Amino acid sequence: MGRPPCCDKVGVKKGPWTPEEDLMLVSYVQEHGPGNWRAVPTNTGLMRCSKSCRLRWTNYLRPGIKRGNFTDQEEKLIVHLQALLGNRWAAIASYLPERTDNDIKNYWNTHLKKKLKKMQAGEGGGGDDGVGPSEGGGGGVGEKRPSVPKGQWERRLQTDIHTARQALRDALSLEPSTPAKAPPLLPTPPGLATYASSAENIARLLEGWLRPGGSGGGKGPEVSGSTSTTATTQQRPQFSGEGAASASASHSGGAAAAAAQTPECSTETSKMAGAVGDAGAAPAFSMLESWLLDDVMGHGEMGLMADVMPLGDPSEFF
DNA sequence: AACCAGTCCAACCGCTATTTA
DNA sequence: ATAAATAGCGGTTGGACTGGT
Repeated sequence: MGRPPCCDKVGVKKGPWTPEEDLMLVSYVQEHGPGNWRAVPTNTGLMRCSKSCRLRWTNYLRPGIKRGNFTDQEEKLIVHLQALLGNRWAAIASYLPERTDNDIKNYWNTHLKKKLKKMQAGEGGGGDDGVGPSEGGGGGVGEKRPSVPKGQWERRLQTDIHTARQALRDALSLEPSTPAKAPPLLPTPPGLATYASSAENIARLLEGWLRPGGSGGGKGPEVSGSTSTTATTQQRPQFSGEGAASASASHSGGAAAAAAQTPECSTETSKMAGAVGDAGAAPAFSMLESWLLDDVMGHGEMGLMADVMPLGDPSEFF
């Protein structure tokens, strides 16, 4: 019955990761791809539980993560998506492939919440700090819906897609008052994103991995035999720019995770994920742009994510 | 220069959904 | 069909860092 235990809790190390540990983890992932986290501690000798390894990888070591300095675009996008989705950080993160849900969550809690609170106070409106729906029970599209089982909200999102689209359009159009100053949608060169680790050796290691055809590169997709969901959601294989058109490639867990929850949209989302992984982190914004542009151009009837990211051929987008 | 308060972020905790034997 | 384990998510916390006094 069941599976073998993941990790016995005795002797499990906690607290900050050391560069050596990072290196071990990165080496392992480089060789085996992300996924099958259960095997990581045993295979690497890390005294960490699998969960901790997974977290460390997804939030910190995974290539393509951009850290710090949220752009105005990102900020606005987060605000709108938060209003739309509530505190579904993973889902929000799926629109910002370079950011982790943890990062976004932190940023929201430390910056945006206050910022919006201030703004609302300034407007004299409000009362409820109700930036986000989940903030104070304020109404709104993204209201926290305790009664809605996980997985259904995506469907709701689909039905509300026009609202979403409007919100995103607003988010992206708020900016350009100063085109000269306005940051590019994604200033960071794809595939060359800042690696999270401070340890140079890890960065070097990753470089090797990122290089197309680099040793161990492209291992990602085959990741162990572990479950489809996990395997695919966690991988970000071959994500260097010119990389590889791995259809199974995916970006951060968020979108794919969401996709996994709703079979009917999973294909589309994973397609999108594939496209994203395909060209590095940058494309997400491009796709959003395309999406919005598309709407403007009069294809506004496409309601669902399928239409949002019709990625039969990702190259169409870039 | 030393202390204090505030801020930020990495990591942990607890829960739920999903998967597997 | 069921129980147990894993993966993933969101909330929270603790320690490091920074700025002000």
